[in-house]
Amino acid sequence: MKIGELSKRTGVSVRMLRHYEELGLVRPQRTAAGYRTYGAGDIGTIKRVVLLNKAGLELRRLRHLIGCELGDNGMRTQLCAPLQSVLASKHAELARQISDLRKSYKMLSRLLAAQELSMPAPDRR
Amino acid sequence: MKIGELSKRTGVSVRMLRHYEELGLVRPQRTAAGYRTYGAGDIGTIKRVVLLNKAGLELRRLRHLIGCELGDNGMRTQLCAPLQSVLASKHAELARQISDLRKSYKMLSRLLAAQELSMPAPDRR
DNA sequence: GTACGGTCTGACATGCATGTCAGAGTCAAG
DNA sequence: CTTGACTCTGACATGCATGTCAGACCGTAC
Repeated sequence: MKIGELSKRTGVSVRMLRHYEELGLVRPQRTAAGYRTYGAGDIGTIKRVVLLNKAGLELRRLRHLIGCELGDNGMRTQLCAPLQSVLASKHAELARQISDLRKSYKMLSRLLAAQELSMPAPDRR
Repeated sequence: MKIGELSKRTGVSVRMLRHYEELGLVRPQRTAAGYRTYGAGDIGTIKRVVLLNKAGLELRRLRHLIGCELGDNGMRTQLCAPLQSVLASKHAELARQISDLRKSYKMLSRLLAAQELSMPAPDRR
């Protein structure tokens, strides 16, 4: 598929898909005319990239995980040692992050609940 | 307390504490000489700011929540309507975000577990 | 008073993810 | 052919959180 379609299917902008390639996160083939051609597997790759990126892993770092090292099956093994430690600390950080987000979530929940209570009237048609 | 101390107590850089003030998130008093003077309550305020910011709320937006509107007790009520809707959508987004992070967390867990298995030997002194 | 550490303001700089625009080529449908 | 939608590259721009540096002041300890 071409880049536009992949963009629609993944929800990632064309701009970013090109950027991902620039960073080595995907390796689309090229048509004679130079158009990028993606395989079905790339959809999954892109989604993993987005997920891990949201988790706070910089795109640059993902390069060593996704694409070459992470196979289509999901994950291949053997990462270099420094990367492993980065991952390990990220993993720990993630746990903290999740608990932080939970706190924020609760804070917002309380705040919003308070709003409802103190609303003059729902007034929503 | 002065800014340096608050920085140590909250883990937020002096630079950022000043920035927070710039954005109206804290209102330290000033000594005759112009030094910022923070109260004990500001520690909590700063921590809430950090938490909500980590949750993806921009500092600018927090201005309407923290400081004036969020009392020392944790939260005061009555936010303006547009802000409420921002918050509500952020709240929903947060739920999604948390579940995403869980996925990432699991992905990393699996990856790291695989590493251990395929390690030549722990070799850790 | 001298010095040293903390502070002040203001500006410049950086990293990262993203958007947008321009100029040129591609391609399928009519 | 011609047109319109899509793509390509490359550059410029933005938003946000942050860092760093300079030049000047404040204050306490000696």
